[in-house]
Amino acid sequence: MEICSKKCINPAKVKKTIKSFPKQDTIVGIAEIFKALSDPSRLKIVFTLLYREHCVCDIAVICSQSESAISHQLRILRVLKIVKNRREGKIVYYSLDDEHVKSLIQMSLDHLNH
Amino acid sequence: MEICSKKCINPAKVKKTIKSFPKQDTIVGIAEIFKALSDPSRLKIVFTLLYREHCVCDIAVICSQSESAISHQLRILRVLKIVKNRREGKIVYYSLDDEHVKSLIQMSLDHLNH
DNA sequence: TTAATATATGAATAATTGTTCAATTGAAGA
DNA sequence: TCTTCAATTGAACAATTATTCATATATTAA
Repeated sequence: MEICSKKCINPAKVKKTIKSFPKQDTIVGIAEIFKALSDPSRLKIVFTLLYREHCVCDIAVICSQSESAISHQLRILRVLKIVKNRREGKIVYYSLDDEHVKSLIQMSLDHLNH
Repeated sequence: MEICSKKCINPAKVKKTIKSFPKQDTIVGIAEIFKALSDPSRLKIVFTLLYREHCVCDIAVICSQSESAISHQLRILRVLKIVKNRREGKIVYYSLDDEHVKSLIQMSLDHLNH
């Protein structure tokens, strides 16, 4: 990241900010996490798993969506390590992958109550 | 939210989870905050404002985007109270609206480093 | 092996969203 | 008042994304 040729009103401040900038990969990575949580139906799944694990079938019931739709969404959450799963016979149980997600939700609730 | 007519494998657990469920408005509200932070170009703006305020023009330079694009994105962030602005003559300075956003970013960084 | 059940996946459609371009607003100086 | 500059806005296009439907796995029981 370097200062481009466009006009710039306060070069000193701009330089300072650019210096503290994270890598593009980091920004994209964080954006992906937020994107995963940005869809109401996916966020509903996360809320569903906030306190206990559930099987796909029950998640579908709780979220009033088809099992197929839920399964698609769970895959996205799984790839981003937001949820994990374990198989018990025919049934697959999903749960949150770590405590960070809970904290993120809590933080955003705080923000929402301005 | 009530248990629908579909099959349900563990009714007791499902009932418990549904009981602790937030209002739909809350879920949608939180999803909106995450959505605002889910776009790399918008997240870049937030990183730009993480430690100090900047004018629109300089944000455009730092983020290598047109002022128009930045302005559109800033409006979204402003509506969600993620950033605020103040005018000084012709120049408008933007900054983060509160500390929650910083915490959210920090949390997501933690999550990213699995 | 066959049937039944719980999930997962692929392809297609419908809806949402970011960026661009052109035009407009608001403030300061000549 | 006219011009200039910083920022905003609206409309349109291009790209992304969620859901649906049909089909495919994987596991268990008969």
